[in-house]
Amino acid sequence: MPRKAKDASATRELIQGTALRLFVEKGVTETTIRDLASAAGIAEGTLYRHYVSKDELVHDLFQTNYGAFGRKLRDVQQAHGAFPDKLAAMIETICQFYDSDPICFRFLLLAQHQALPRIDTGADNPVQVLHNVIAEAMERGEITARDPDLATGFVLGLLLQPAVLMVYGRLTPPFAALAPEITAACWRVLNP
Amino acid sequence: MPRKAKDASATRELIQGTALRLFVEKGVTETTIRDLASAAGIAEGTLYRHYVSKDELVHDLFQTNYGAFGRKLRDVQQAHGAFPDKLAAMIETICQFYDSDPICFRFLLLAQHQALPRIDTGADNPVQVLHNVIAEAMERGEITARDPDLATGFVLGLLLQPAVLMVYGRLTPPFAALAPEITAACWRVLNP
DNA sequence: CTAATGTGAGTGAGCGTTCACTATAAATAA
DNA sequence: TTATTTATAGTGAACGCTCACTCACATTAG
Repeated sequence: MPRKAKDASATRELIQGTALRLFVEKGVTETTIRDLASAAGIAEGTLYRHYVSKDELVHDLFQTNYGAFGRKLRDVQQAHGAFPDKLAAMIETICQFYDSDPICFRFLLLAQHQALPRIDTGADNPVQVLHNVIAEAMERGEITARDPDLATGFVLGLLLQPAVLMVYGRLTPPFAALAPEITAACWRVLNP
Repeated sequence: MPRKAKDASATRELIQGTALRLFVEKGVTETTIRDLASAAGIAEGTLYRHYVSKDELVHDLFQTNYGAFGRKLRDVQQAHGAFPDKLAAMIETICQFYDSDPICFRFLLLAQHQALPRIDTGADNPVQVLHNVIAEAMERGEITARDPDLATGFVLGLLLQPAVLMVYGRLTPPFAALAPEITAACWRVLNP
């Protein structure tokens, strides 16, 4: 069984990193295979040794990173017992994710709309994780009972809209500096 | 001065309505001129009697509706004195806009990201109107003083994220039914 | 008649993708 | 060790197709 020649996984990572950057900079549709290949310093055909199509590249990039983030969020949530701790830890994690890898964060933010129909709504979906934590807290009476979807929307909005403002330079990094204020805002909204 | 032959303005409105619908259904880039012409029941060339390019059509559609909505929001805001009244009226207006013309609302929601670099940041920008009202309320001491951009982000998130959930069918229309709850949430976040 | 409006086959640029070929490194043979 | 085979990875010109856009002509209103 032969192993590998000319480090294929390194090339794959190069493609992934370059694609993520260009997709965020110019948009997915607006980024051509030629753009991508020349920015990565590879031939167009090389890309097709690693992905069957541009579509598959986009989908893989989304699925992989969205899933990994969802799993991280699930772990963080499970490491805490009471809802206020869960919420604070999740918000902290999300803010730190933005700071540590803003390109990946922005890609997930913009790709979720076009990719949403193809997303499996499994347990690795970050939005689902947040939804479950909120719904559970309602059942326990830790927060005001209301439509869990609306409550999730509130928390999501309180988090994502400031993130968008940060992307457009209206707020100054690091995003984690806002975590306490965002957490406080969520807490006020969720309680009577 | 000749007036018009074969009602040009009617054709223009037909193009605008059809474009708005298709852009929301399939996305701007994914909607071709052929799609648009055939859906509107006109020839491709006809479109170019009214718009110099697809890009100009998109930009005109955005600018016109974004500006009109901004002006409406400004008027609503000016019709009230105290901040709580202004806020409630603006939220009510936004929710009713969604209910009365969801396609237009959704177009502005999705087009704002790709169109943002070209938007003039004048007084007709709805986000700017909201920002000004919040900043003014802070100066008057009607709400907690903090970064006005962050506060605007909070209110925007509390409004827009539920709108997105409604688009994806996670919340049930009418959106205006949620206005009181959204207003209450904003009020909790903005106050100490 | 004249000018505005509508038409749709035609155009060329640019797109994602392919494929015959080369380059490299591991596996095997000598 | 050295030579040979084999499989994987990389290449870029070429391909078929779709796109936004054009233009010579037809239709209609004033």
